[in-house]
Amino acid sequence: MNLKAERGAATRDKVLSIATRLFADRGYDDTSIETVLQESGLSRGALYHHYAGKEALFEAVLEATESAIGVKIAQAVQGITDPAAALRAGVIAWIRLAGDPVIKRIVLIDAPSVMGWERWRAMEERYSFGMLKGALELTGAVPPEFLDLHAHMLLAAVNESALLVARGGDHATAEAAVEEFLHRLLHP
Amino acid sequence: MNLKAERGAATRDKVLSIATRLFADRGYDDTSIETVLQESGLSRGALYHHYAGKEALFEAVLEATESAIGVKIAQAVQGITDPAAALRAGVIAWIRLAGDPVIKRIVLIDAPSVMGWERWRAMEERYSFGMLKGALELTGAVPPEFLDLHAHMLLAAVNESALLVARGGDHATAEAAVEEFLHRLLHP
DNA sequence: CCGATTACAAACCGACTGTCGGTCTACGAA
DNA sequence: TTCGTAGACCGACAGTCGGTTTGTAATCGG
Repeated sequence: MNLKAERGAATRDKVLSIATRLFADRGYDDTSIETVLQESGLSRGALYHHYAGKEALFEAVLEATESAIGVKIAQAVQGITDPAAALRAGVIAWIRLAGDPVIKRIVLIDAPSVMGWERWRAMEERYSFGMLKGALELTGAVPPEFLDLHAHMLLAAVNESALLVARGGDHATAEAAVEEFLHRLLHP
Repeated sequence: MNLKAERGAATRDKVLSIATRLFADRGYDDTSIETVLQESGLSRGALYHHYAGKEALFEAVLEATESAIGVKIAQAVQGITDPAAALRAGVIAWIRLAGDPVIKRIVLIDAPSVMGWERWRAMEERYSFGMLKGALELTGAVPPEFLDLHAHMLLAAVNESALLVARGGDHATAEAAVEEFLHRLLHP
């Protein structure tokens, strides 16, 4: 089990990167499997052998994207010991990442409606949300009974400002606004 | 021009209410025009005479829903003179409304991906977001340069907690968490 | 060396969206 | 009253898309 497995993995990677680009450019609905087939030179049978369907393909794309995001944010907070500072650094890093159209369209706009909100949330829990909640807990600024909810609300707020920046808003102002927002939440 | 216009308006209303139910129950993707046709007893030609297509139909449903929300929130804050209290009342009212599956699915989950985030935002501006921003401004608690961004972030945060409640979270805890969140933002 | 498994191919199916020519009827002007 | 027009509505049809099924060649494990 080597040559075959490698070939399969290579095919999956290829399809994944093409699908990522298409989903980001046109959105889920306006991306047809047909187009993925044409651009990859693959046959229907091959694609459906590797991915159960269009939704499964999207989910794989999302998973890969979220994973990449997690790595980059971990890098951004690496070495910062003060919890509040780490939280701030992570949030700013996330905003900058979310400026990427790929992340904007796939993770923030299409994912909830394609995967269903429940499953999207479950995935977020394993990535950005999980990190943010942990960081927020370390600051000790939020009462335990509100930790989960406030973490959700904070992430949603940060995501929103990331979307605004991606839409063409001013980077610097947005980051200042987010820092102010965060400061108010942490220092009541 | 009376009988004809009335008949047309009645047909549009009928289609609209059926489409609203279907979109809320199954989501945009899994709702077929065919089903709307069957349930309304209308022909394809008739439907496409009134609505340019599936997206246009969804947009009409969304517009009607947002409008209804606006009315209810206005009722909830009616008579409250203190800006901070009015803001709090409006936010709590919105959370309770968003518990409605129709609003949850159509307004919060499907709308951004179906209409595109830009056009969805433009519509929100005319309804819930516009109201919240106005209320937030009246409190005077937010620096003018951050008003727009903080209003967005706050709305996103509130929407998120509404979604959590709709998913089955605890109503009372969520509302308490939101009040605490709001309090921290307004009293730095 | 051989059966089993895997990667891939291609024809095909059912469902769906949107179009198009046409019918009917209310309406207003001649 | 008559008649042309415009709006409401109809239904067949084309094109596309997601997914299935059947078939083939190559590789793997024993």
